[in-house]
Amino acid sequence: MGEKLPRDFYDRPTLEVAQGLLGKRLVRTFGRTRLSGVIVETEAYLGPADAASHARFGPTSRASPMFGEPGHAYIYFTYGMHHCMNAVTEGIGSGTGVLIRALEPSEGQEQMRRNRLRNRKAKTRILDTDLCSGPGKLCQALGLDISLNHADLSGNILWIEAGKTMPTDRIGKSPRVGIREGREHPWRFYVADSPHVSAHPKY
DNA sequence: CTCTCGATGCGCT
DNA sequence: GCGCATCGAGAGA
Repeated sequence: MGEKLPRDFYDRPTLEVAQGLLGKRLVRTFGRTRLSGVIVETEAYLGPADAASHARFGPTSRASPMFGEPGHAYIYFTYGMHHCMNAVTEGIGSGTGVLIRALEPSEGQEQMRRNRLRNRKAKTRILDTDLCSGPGKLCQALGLDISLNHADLSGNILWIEAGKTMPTDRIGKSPRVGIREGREHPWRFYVADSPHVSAHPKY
């Protein structure tokens, strides 16, 4: 297994971190087992000046983790039923972070399937490529919820391990998904040939 | 495959 | 009260 990424990794410009996280492994301890997957899709959120970011209103109670120390999780609840996870980047006060949008599952797939099936009507088997192919899906699969908001990514519950550095020519770029403002910025990054990225985008 | 739409809780101008 | 950094069901082609 790879080493946990050091805090220095996160304390860099957010667009670099967002691309640098592609190929790294997100790990969550779930009881005695590890649930993990390789990050294949991310989005950068660049702070108070970014009209699409939760940080646009400043350090409110919801967005405050992004204004804290880099290398922590910012996990929020949205649409009345979904969670999304970010890694906080840059220095204290920056308000920046990287949304983790999709994983290629690598450990604990059966537990992930059970976690995903909980709130699903049709209990048909979920394809490997659909297990973590979206920010809400991966949080459900890994059991990430508001109780892990602000978790230190150098702790023993949730972290990201070193892995590949994705070559630039395999990184696709597009506008971010599901936002109104800021669509002019190509701040979504994904592994171009991965079948595990989220379905939505037709960029 | 495509598109549309409902679910459902809450942060916030 | 509005609008979500979403998902999946259902309908149609």
